[in-house]
Amino acid sequence: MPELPEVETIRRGLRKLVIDKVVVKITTFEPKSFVGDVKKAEQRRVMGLARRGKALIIQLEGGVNLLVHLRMTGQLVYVGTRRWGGGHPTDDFLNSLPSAHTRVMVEFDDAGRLFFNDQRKFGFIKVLSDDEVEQDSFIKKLGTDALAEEFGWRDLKRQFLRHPKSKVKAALLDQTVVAGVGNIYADESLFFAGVHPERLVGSLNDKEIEKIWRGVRETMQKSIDVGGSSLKNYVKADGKKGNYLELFAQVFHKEGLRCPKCGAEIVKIRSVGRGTHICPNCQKLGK
DNA sequence: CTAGGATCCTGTCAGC
DNA sequence: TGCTGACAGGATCCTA
Repeated sequence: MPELPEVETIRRGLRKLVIDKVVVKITTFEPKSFVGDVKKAEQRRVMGLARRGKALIIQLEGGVNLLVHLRMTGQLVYVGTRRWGGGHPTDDFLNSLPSAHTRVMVEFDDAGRLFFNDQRKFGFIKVLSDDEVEQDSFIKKLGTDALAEEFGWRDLKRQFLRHPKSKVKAALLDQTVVAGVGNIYADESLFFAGVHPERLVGSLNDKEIEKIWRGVRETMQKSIDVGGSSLKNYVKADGKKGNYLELFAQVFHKEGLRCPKCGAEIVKIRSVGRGTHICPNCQKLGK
């Protein structure tokens, strides 16, 4: 689930809670979810929080990092003087922790605790030196960050040129093309641009590429502005469960509802092996 | 080199 | 109620 905006929301939220705190102990509940020696990270102060695409990097003193990837179902929940969480929205935002899904627990010197919960065990935390982060096979291959200042529509065009026979949705999901786009923002960006996800990249004109690029930027920024998928959006003021997609999504999980642009019915199709949401009137294949 | 499909794992939901 | 199969907001590995 968590894509760039969710990870960025976590980075901003967590920053206020753990910077300058010392990691005193790391407990792992699932070996698959933690790579490296916990002792390398213990007794080190948190210096900063960075992000590369969908990866979060907790920077510790002495050039040591905790590289966190939430993949499909990962979430981070901080429990201390206050409670805060972000990532895949589940009741573990609210439950007593550790829970059955807690894979790693990080304890700080002020008694705050950070829980990495992950139902499907696809996510992980790795202890890496600064050099090792740069050499990491995933990090090394990442394209320009979708939110980076220097990422312009011509950069997207240049990357697209490498994949002329790909479907445009597949190209957007490719982290080496642009870092941070997942299934939600791919669908939202293509709806924004009025481009069908199965159009071949080579068939797109400059105007369409520019609109897709704008769609990526605007939908992600809007999601960050409203706080993405976080504990704050999980429970509404009246105590009922909230759905953060309501806050910015136009088509994602909106099948059966009306297209906000033309009023046609939004449909869900299967494309590139993923559930894909389009307005069949605004996004035509033959166009 | 690229493109497409299977795969890791568990929880949930629709349909019978 | 209980079972079964499909599928899930990601990335990698394998094949062609």
